[in-house]
Order: sequence, then C-alpha cells, then structure tokens
Amino acid sequence: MRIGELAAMVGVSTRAVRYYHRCGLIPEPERTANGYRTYGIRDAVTLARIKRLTELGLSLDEVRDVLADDQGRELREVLAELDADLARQEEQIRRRRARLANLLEQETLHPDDPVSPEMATVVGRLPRTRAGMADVDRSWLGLLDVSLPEPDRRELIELMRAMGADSETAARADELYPAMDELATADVDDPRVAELANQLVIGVLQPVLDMLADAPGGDVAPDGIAPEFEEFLAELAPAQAEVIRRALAQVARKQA
Amino acid sequence: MRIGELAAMVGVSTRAVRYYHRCGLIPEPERTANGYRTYGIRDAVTLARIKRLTELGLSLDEVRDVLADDQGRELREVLAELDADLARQEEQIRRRRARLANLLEQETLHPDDPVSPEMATVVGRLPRTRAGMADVDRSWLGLLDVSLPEPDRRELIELMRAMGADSETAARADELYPAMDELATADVDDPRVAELANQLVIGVLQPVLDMLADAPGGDVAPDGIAPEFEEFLAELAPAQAEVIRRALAQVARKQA
DNA sequence: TAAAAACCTTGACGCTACGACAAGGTCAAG
DNA sequence: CTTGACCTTGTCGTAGCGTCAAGGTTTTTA
Repeated sequence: MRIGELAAMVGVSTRAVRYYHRCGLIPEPERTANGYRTYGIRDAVTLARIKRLTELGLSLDEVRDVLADDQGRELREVLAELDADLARQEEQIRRRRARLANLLEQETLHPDDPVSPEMATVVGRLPRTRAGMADVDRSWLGLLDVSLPEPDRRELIELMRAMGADSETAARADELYPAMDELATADVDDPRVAELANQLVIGVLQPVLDMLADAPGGDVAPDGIAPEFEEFLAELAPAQAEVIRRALAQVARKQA
Repeated sequence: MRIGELAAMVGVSTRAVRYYHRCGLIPEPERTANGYRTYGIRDAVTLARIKRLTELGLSLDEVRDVLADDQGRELREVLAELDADLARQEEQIRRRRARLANLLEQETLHPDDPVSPEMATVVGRLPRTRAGMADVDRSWLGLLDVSLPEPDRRELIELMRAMGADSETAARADELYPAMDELATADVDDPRVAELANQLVIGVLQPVLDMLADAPGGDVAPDGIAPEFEEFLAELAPAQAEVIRRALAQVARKQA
C-alpha cells in the first residue's frame, strides 16, 4: 500500500499521515526503490486508532501517550481529563449562548450592548439611541463594567438598578437624555444649560447622593473616576459639558 | 495613559493591545517624545468593547467588522451566526461526552475501544483481554469501522450483532478465543489445529454463512477483505493461521 | 547620587494540526 | 510522447497572543 491508499482507506489526508510520522505517532515505514513509503494493514490499524482518538478530541500528544503505554490506565486518565475539559467547555458555551440569546432578543443592537449580565440589566434601561448622551453613558458603563474592581463594580450596578427601580427618578433621567442631546450644537451661554443643570441635580444627582449616603460602602464614584473625568467632559459638546460641570459644582457646594 | 495602564484598566495584556494595533482593530495612538504610546479614555472604551466581543467568542476579524459599521445590523448578523456555530459545537461536545461516558463506565480500556457507537455494541461483547486473538479481532473491527464504505459497514455490524444475539453461536465463539490463544506457541502440525478448525466452521462460520444467505445484501465480507487477508494471517502464529486457513478451505469446499 | 526595579520599544519564535503551494521525480495509459 | 495521477521534500500560513531577547526610559529605593 502506498500512502494515498492508506490514507483513503482510513479516511485521512496524506498530509496528516506524513505529519504523524514527523510527530513520532507512527514510525516511518519501509521505502520502495523510488523512495515511496509502503504500508501494511498494521499501519492502517494504528492509523485508525489515531483517527478515532483525535475524533474524540484528544491532542496528538495525548494520542501518542495513549498508544505508547500498553496498559489501559493512561487511556482512562486521559479520557477522564478530556471529559472534564469538555464539561468545562460545554458549560462555557452554555453561558455564552445564554448571553447571546439575551442580546438577540433586543430589537436594536449596539457595540456597547454585550456587557456582563448584571450590567446588562442596567444598560438595557437606557434609551436605545445610536448617538448622543445616552450612548456616551453606555460607553462609560461598558468601560466601568470591565475596569472597576469587583466590589465597586457591583456597588455601581446596585446603585443604578436602584435608580431605575425608583420610577420617579427613572422618569426624570429619561427626560434628561433628549434634553441634553438638544444642547449638542448649543452655545455655552444657552439659557437651557442652567435649567438642565438644575434638573440634573434635583432629578438624578441628589437622589443618587441620598442613596449613597445610606449605602454602607460610602461614595466610591466621585473619587474613583475623578482623574479621567476631564477627558470625559472634553468629548462632550461645550454646552453639554457645562451642564455637568455646573451640576457637579452645585452638588459639591451642597455637600460642603 | 501608557500602554500598561490602559491594559491593566481594561484587563488585557499589553501584548494583546499591541497585537490589536497590528491588526488594525485600534489605530496607533500618539507617541510621546521617547516613543511611548499614549492613550485616552476613548481608547479604553474601544478596548473594553473589543474585550467583551472577544469574550463572547467573536474572532478579531468579526470584531473589526462589527466595530467598523456604525449600524447594528452587522452585529446582529455576526451574533446570530456565532450562536448557530456555538449550537453546533455544543451538540458535538454533547455527542463526544456521551461516547466518553460509555467508554468510561467500562472496567478496562483498550486503544481499540473508542469506535463508533454502533460498532461499540459489537466490540463490547468481545473478551476483554489485552493480548491474543480477541485483540486481533478488535483491531480488525476497529479498522473496518473506519475503512468500510457505509452500506457494508452497517451490514457487518448487523451481522456481528445477530451473531452475538444468537446465544448458542455466541457461546461457541467465546470458547474459541482462549483455545486459539493456546495455539500461539504450538506447531503447525499440532492435533488441536484440525479440531479447532472444525469447531470454527460449525460453531461460527457456518452460522454466519447461513445468516448471510438470508440477508439481502449477499456476501460482502469474503470478497471485500480478500486482498489484505494474507497480511492479516501473517501476523498470527503459524498454528493460528493454519486454523483459519483450514476452516476457510472447508467452507469453500462446502459452498462449491 | 547611584543602583535597582519597573516600565517601554521592536523583533523573532512558539503553540495546533494540519492545508496550500512549489518544484520536481515516478509510473501507467492513451 | 504526452498526459494525468501519484509520490517526494520543503516552506509558508493559520488565531491570538505568550515568551524570551536586547536595548532604552522612568521611577523608586538605599
């Protein structure tokens, strides 16, 4: 038998057979005068073993180990380990598919949507626009979702969830997004700036601060993101940034 | 922010970030005078998006496509395709684990054991020795499991299964294996050779031929493996090969 | 103030299990 | 004689980085 016949008989490629030779899975067979490899049935049996084991998911290294020892102990160990590994993979796939199912049932999708499941419950409440203030918030929450250390991240999520659960605060926050978007092309002196800053304070910031005061952890958000905060404001339109700046200033005065 | 801070903030390695640059997932940022890359929050947001998408299982190519289009259409398509792919993987893992479970519940394991599920029902009936005639048979069945074209393979399995189901034939076959093993060191002229050949004919071959005569497909086995058969015999001990040769000769005479 | 530790830069090689291709030799049939 | 189907060796490519290597910069420490 030449290599092509062997490969066809077992159902693998000739490249695979040669590769198994290089890896030491099969010893190099005799050659004919012209240099062709010649195989016998024994080789086909070995190759069939290799094919079945790789089809089960063993790596070539594991296959070599299994074929090397003539006891069945190694095979049992390897298969048990493989099963444990497959169990892990299966579980991971199951989780990912669950998240995918959650995402796919939404009518619109955004690159910032695939967040952690906990954060998804928060982000899912935001207005589903494709540009504007809500999107900036979504981006931020997406970043905080991966960058905040664990206790803080969970606190933030809890806070946002509480805010969303309080229907009065939620309703006011929802009104704020389109209002902020209207300021995208406005001037810093626009009269709506002061008005929105007020609403931001009384509608959102103040309730949040009250919640924070009740929470055990204290105020993480104001300190934690302070350094990067200026960068964040720089990406907003001037009038929008001004709203936030004024609102924060008001809150700071009240706290002092 | 330098590359290390960015990477730490989002929770990826600096090598990954540089790799994303090379792949065009993130544009190369500004450099400081000494050549260090400097990043802003925008980059962290982008990197966080990438991390979440890759964690879901998207390839970097898909991530690039998703981030490139500002509509959500592409994302939905990619995620749906990914889900279908994951469903396939999950099903495959499920099947492999089912086979693994079957294998692992056996008390001893052999490199020829992991055959196709159908063949496993046949092979599982063989004596669970680690050397000798039964092992030769197992090797053969393992090879035939992958090398026989589909209608023939199923016929062979059906035939073997029928043989195993017929309790009388099965009992005789079970007796033959240890008897054959005893001939491993015997001479070709050993008196047990003729006796065993007889038992092989009346106990196994004749019943099989009768079954084949009833079967619609006709006799595939005698023709199909004829060329390789001599090689098979060459691997047995001389007395063992002689048993088979004589038994086949008897059967051929009867059929003529 | 100097040394050490911790950054950064580019570049090259490694991993799996082969597939694709190149450049050439061998063999049977038309 | 050519054509087509085989075979040989060798190199490159895959995805997503990890892991040195060799050298420069910045910060911290003794």
